[in-house]
Amino acid sequence: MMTMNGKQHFSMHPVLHEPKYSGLHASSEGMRRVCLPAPQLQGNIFGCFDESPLARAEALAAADIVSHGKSHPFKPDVTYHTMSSVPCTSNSSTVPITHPSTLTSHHHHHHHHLNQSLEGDLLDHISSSLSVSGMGAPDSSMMATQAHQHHLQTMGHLHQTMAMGHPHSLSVHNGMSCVNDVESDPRELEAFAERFKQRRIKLGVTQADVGSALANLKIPGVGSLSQSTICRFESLTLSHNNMIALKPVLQAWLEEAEAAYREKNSKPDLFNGNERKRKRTSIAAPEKRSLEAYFAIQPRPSSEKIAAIAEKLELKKNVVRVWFCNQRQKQKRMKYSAVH
DNA sequence: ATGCATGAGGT
DNA sequence: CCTCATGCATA
Repeated sequence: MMTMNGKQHFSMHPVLHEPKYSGLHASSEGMRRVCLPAPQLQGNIFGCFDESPLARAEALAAADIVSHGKSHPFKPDVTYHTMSSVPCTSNSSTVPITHPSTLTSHHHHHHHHLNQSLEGDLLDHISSSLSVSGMGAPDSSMMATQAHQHHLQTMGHLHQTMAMGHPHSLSVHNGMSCVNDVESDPRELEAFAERFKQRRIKLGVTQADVGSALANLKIPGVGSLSQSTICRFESLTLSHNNMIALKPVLQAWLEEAEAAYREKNSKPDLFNGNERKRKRTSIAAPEKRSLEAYFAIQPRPSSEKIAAIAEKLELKKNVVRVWFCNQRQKQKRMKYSAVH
């Protein structure tokens, strides 16, 4: 029996892929479910009298970085930062992105945040080259390879051209017959989210309601969304791209809702039999602190390290891997990190 | 409101 | 294996 039970909503990825789900994709995941029935002791990896796990990790880390004197491993934020390029002179032929695949050229955020050389493992002992930038010049470019994400697979239509500080500028709009929405700078986005929430409440609609109601809008490629997503939108805890992609949709809903106003949607619940419940793993505080400490040092541990960390913390490797993924994602999410 | 998870699409 | 968008289960 398939391990995945949840009926995947009826897709709604506004994407370019049609709903061609065969019904099941062999997800050989298999392992997930609970764990740690009783997180009590178990050998301290370091066998010492307890030191806070955080301290342990730091100690380990320290062992590796001391030589650089670089300093504190804590710097958990990589401000997202949109825009930065694009000199005021908005040139005409911009906005070429017509297809969903290659846009998002705004990822120029330079994160000069630190030495990745100190990655020296806390578990093995690889030689960490110390190429540190010495003083801390905030702009020693370094390698920073792989920092190119581009694509936004799922949301096709969200060109986001930063509108800089003022909306009054430019708007040259050279002959593009296409409609290019997007004039959302973090500022306006924030405002919209706020307004949205208030008006939603005024309408007496819950986040979950909004989510399912979206499907009724019949906007091509847009299906329902969960309460979680609506919540995250309102609290700006989504990625910038995601926020921009969702804004038009939610805005459309809001307008409809206020116009039609008192309309009970018609699908409180879907038809579904009974399916297994997914169990959420819960990582205990001590372990979580350790993970955070590791993360501060090396946000992208190799598979081997993940395995080692997992073993030490007595967690499943996959749990640890996912934890890191989620951590990275959080780091990038919008919220007041970008420039305003 | 959030933590952990899944899956599609890319490398 | 990663990133991203999302969601179920929970605190």
